[in-house]
Amino acid sequence: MSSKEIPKAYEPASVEAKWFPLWKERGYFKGIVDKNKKPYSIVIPPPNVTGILTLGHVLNNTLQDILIRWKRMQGYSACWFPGTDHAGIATESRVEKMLREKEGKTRHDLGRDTFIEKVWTWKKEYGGTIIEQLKKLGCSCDWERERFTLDEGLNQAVNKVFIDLYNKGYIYRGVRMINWCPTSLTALSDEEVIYKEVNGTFYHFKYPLSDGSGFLEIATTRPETMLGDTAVAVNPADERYKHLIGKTVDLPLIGRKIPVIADEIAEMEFGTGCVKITPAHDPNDFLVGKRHNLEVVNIMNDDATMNENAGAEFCGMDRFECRKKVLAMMKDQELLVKADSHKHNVGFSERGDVPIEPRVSAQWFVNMKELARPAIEAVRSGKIKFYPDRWSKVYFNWMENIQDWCISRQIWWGHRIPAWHNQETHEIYVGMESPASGNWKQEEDVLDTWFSSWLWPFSIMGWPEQTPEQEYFYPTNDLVTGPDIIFFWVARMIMAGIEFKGDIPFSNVYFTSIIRDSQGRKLSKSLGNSPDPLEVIATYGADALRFSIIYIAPVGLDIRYSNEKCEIGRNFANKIWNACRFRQIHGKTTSGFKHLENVDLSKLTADEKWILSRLNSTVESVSNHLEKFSFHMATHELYEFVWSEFCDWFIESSKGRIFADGKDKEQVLTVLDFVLHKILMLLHPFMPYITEELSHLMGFLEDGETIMFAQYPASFRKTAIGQTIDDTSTIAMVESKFDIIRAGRNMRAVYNIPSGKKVNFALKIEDKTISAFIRSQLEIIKNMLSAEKLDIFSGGAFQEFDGQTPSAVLNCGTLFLPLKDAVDIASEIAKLNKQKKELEGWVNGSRAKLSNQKFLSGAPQEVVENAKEHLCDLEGKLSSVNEMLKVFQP
RNA sequence: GGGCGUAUAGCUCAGUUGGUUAGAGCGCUACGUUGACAUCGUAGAGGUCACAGAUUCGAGUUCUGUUACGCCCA
Repeated sequence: MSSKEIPKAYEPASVEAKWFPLWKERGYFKGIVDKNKKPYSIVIPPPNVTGILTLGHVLNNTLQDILIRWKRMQGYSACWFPGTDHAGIATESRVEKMLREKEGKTRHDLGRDTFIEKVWTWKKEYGGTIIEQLKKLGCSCDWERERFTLDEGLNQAVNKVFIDLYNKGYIYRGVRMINWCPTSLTALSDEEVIYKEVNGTFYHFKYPLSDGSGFLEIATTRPETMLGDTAVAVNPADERYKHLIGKTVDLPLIGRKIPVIADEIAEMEFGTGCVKITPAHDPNDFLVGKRHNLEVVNIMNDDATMNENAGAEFCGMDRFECRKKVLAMMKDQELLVKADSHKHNVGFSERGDVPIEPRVSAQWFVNMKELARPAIEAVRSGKIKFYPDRWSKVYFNWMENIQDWCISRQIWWGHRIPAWHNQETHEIYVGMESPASGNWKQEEDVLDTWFSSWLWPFSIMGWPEQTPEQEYFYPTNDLVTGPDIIFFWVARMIMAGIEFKGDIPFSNVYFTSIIRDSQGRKLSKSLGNSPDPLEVIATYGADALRFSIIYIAPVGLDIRYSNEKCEIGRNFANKIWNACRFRQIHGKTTSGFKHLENVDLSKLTADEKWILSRLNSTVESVSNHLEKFSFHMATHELYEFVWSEFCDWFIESSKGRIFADGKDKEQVLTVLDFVLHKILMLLHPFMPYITEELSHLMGFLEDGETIMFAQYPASFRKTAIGQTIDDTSTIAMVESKFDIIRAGRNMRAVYNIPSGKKVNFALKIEDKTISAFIRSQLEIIKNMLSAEKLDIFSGGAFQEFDGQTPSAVLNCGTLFLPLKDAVDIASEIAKLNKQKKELEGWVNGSRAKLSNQKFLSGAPQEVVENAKEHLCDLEGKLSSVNEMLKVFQP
């Protein structure tokens, strides 16, 4: 085994640049159909092809990579399926914008085919960005399987699904109220509408009754829509207006006579109790219009300018300009009663970020009710589990009230709907090809991007063709995604999987946290608070970013991120680096370190037993956390174990034996190698680069080997080592030793003793076993305390130190630091008195508890025993404190 | 309006089915470059667990209510 010299600080850039291409070239990422192994698979939530890497992607994909690398090391045939999403509206508007700016043209100037070609060209040039960025992060996807939601195979899947659902009667074309984006000029689904609270105005208008008997007062937040009013509604139970039902009012500015109708939609307590009804421009009014057979007057064009139905003086105006003019005119005619400020929610277009215009139009819909039924059951029965579980409530709530899905979009970049309109008979035919005879023209609309994404878990494996991948890898195991797309994507994938594959698409869904800045604001381009992950990687390293972001991700809560937090990961990487460096300085890799076979286990020292026991606990606990998707907890366990237990305590306490040559040294180095090797493997899924690099530098792996396929550490409780370290009393005594060292260091600090200066300590221990053990550890303790001498005694012999001396009372005994003339008697007494008072408080509390019959009978035996032991400890400590007080105050 | 969530140290968060003296990281203070690491070490200060009730031998933890903040849906 060869090991090379290790530089003083970890330099991530060159290490990352070296390993990723090697891993890829050697085919380590490949997901192989291997019947001798168990399959494990994940599909990536396809990022938008227009996108660049954000911290959200970093978190999401790091988690997936952890799972994939972990399972791969556990011996599964693991496959992570990557790809991108064609993001219909976003991509189309991106390319249109470029066209407008560079050539001053619109897509209509180019025509459909030429425009689509342009988009493909654009996609080829820029579409690979995010994929390359994911590689920088170290993602071990099977990159040869990369797919795109608009490629040929996906198109077949989409067409098949559309045609099947149409034939089943689930897909239909209907004229309904939909959400229209006046900027993108397309329909949107309900999910693509974002409600925002805005400060609007509630305008009260007077509508004159046709018979001249007075006015009705209505209130509205959208005055311009009055031009399309076709009724005024009052509540049928409202005594104030009962007599007006059936009469008409003259619609101001237009002059149309419109009826006063009775409908529950009018709330008696809200506003004046009268509601204007505009069936063409409000979803609720549309329903009222249907109930009462009202005329539907559409007063707007596609782009939300007014049309001729709005009247000649408004025709061509923008909707908001029109609003101003309507108000002015109503005011002139003394029909504006008042204008109250009013907070209300307005739906905005997700892409265009302009208010949605509700609009009646002919679109394609999917009736989701039947599809939802088994998908609800899959989660309710526990076949699919959500982490955190509370998201299942959100899921049920949406699924149980599911609405029809508007899937048609009036854009060009997307899967064109496989439907054909007969130009003469206006019949509709749905199929791959138009019927042979007749004048048929293909539907112009394309499908919602999510209509291809919902098939992702199996279309990515070649469906509708039968493929070995599907046999082997479907259903996938876990899905990692953000809760913001639980409806858009997760719910729909579950429905699609069950409907088209006859099986759920995945068993577990882990919902990630949302990343915010350090002030808790959402990351956004406009705020400029959105760090570029590639810059972060350049500064801190990919491993540091990966580790840090998971380390700071609270369970089920938003993450507060700032670049400085990556110092956690960077420093941790450097710590591991230097632990290895330290180990390497002291000699070649030991032989047989992998299974400790060169160590006579009966000769293991107490410290070695202790660190092996801590290691085993860490191994078990990391596994448990990963099984439950508690990534955050897993990183904390590892951090604590490596930094504090391994480096601060084990390495430090081993230094004496390492500096001294001989058999002892060989043994401790073997244990060090064993633990380090396990640490690197445990950390590999989290920090892939540094762990691979160090495994080779340390000689734990041969040149042709990789840590990617090393066996992930499993509990060794049941092995020979496990039995050797199953020695709780020794391990407890090691902890006592560390307590003594901590207390001694504290006294040194309190008395301002320079760290280099050797001093004498004395230790009083009554328990013979502990006393013997501490005697055996003298050298280590002296080393770690920088002590010249440590006397150990029992009984009342402490008078030997001229009586008065600083002390620390511990569970196992009392530590003294005899200082001639340096003791401030008053402060020492004060300290002891403070301690005495505290101890007395606890002792009293503890005694009260133990003399409470209800506690003794009510609490479990174990708790009572613990309480008794605890009281015993407290009393022991209290009497030590009292004894010492007597010395100071005879 | 309906639903979900959160409130613990200056900041960001842990805290298992109720059971010793409520923890960590960062920040802060003091000391320290002893032969892995200043991207470091040692030690220390810092908390009425949002508020009010209830259950219990025992509540940060369970229940009810209140307040504040956040998110989702309508």
